[in-house]
Amino acid sequence: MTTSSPKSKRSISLHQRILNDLEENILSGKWPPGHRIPFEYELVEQYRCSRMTVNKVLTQLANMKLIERRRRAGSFVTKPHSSSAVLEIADIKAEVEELGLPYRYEIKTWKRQAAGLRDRKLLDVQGGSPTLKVVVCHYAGARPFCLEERLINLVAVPEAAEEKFQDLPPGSWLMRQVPWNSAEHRIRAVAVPAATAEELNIPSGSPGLVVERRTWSADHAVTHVRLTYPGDGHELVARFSPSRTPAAAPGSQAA
Amino acid sequence: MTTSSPKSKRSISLHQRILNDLEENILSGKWPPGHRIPFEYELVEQYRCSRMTVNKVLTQLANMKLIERRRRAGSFVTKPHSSSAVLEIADIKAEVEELGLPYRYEIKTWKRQAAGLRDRKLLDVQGGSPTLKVVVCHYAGARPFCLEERLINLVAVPEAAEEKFQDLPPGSWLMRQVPWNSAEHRIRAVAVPAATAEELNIPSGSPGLVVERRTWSADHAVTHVRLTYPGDGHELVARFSPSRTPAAAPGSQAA
DNA sequence: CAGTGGTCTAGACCACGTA
DNA sequence: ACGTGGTCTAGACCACTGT
Repeated sequence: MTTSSPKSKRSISLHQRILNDLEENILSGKWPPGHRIPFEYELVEQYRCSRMTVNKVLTQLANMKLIERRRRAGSFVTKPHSSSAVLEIADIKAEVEELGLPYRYEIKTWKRQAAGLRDRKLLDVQGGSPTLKVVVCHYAGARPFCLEERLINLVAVPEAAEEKFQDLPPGSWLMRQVPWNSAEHRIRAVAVPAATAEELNIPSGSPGLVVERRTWSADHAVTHVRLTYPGDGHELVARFSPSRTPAAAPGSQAA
Repeated sequence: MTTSSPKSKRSISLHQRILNDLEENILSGKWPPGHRIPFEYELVEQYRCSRMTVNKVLTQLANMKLIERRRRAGSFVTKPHSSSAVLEIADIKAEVEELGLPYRYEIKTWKRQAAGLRDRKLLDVQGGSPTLKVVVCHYAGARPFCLEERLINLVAVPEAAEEKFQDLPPGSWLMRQVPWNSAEHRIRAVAVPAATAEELNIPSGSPGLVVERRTWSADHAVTHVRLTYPGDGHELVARFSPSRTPAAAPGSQAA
């Protein structure tokens, strides 16, 4: 066996090793943006493997947008990525329970109505379309945690017409019911209006964090929801790390 | 020629075709969460290709977390993903100019100082470490758009010690200088404190959107920044769409 | 223990873009 | 026009796991 142990580094695939090596060179800055990384055939020599193997790795790096591949020219480290971050949209119940507080919600309003002018903009439906409007207050212990004002498109989700959301809040219920595939979030700070402030039991006009979310399934709008969190009490957290795309790594215990 | 055109569907690779097919089955709900998708060998038959080809596709789908693969059992459609969204962290200048307003910034404070107690928490550095504190006000036309309070770790970025940020605001300058690879954002609503309110030319105590960002390169903190946007005037937008992971598509002209 | 996925090979042809 | 990446093949062995 001339090959002392080219492939079995034990428990880590050749894939992963090459990927890690290249990733490190890029992220450490050793290979700055614009740098041409070795050609496939060079890596094949270096790692003593077949071209398919390095190709797979380079393809994956290109998918991660860490490199850019150009025929005849080679593969190049891309410029620092357009900043973006992954924002985790937690389930409200989970969010509350993570604080160690008991979770509870209360349906404040439940009303079927034809889509009005305002609804049309929110839901992107024809006027007069049947909708369901629900207002829910979520509590963390005794204190209001978040007020949810939701509009559901009954054309897209006819099953919701009779649903009273007694066992599951509308958000969770919808998530089970409809495999939504697209969403848009808008986040801003507002002075909480009087009506909302009363539900949340905070002074009118105090700052609130508003998250508005529109959700589509296939190509029709499913629901629009406005979540109002009282002032400083709530934080959204988003993380960004181009390095770790832990997706592929099965055995990695994610440093 | 029984096979009318096995590989060249013209301009679209077999990869892509299989990927698209499977993706559609999953996202349309035809294959609901938990459904077992065809075995590799079945797809090999169906598409008349080698196993490597379908394996590549399935591996990619697994990386996208659309399916979960289990030996001996098969591959299964995953449950609707823990909701998350991609938050675009725009460059402030770009953000302002997108509003059609002229952009301008002003350095309000520029101060080198040893890291104090508070700084240690923000930057994750030793006490007494040299830091640079900068306060910048960004304007959209005549109106203040955003107040930036930034702390830079001069150990990580010694070049910043003499930088006066006359040509480039600190954020943009740092992005060019340091290939940061990890960041954490915290977003919340606050009642803007008096000092900040004065700079922003808004009433003290009015609502503001605060984005705090900590940035790391390799394993040391680079900078901490707190961006305060006056009340209702600003929105963060985040989008989520599991379907399109345009990464792989070579011909895509990247919207 | 049988069958699935995980990985890898050593070739091959083609398309494209840069030199 | 040449050399790079893009794609694909027809095998192979192994590890894991569910029946």
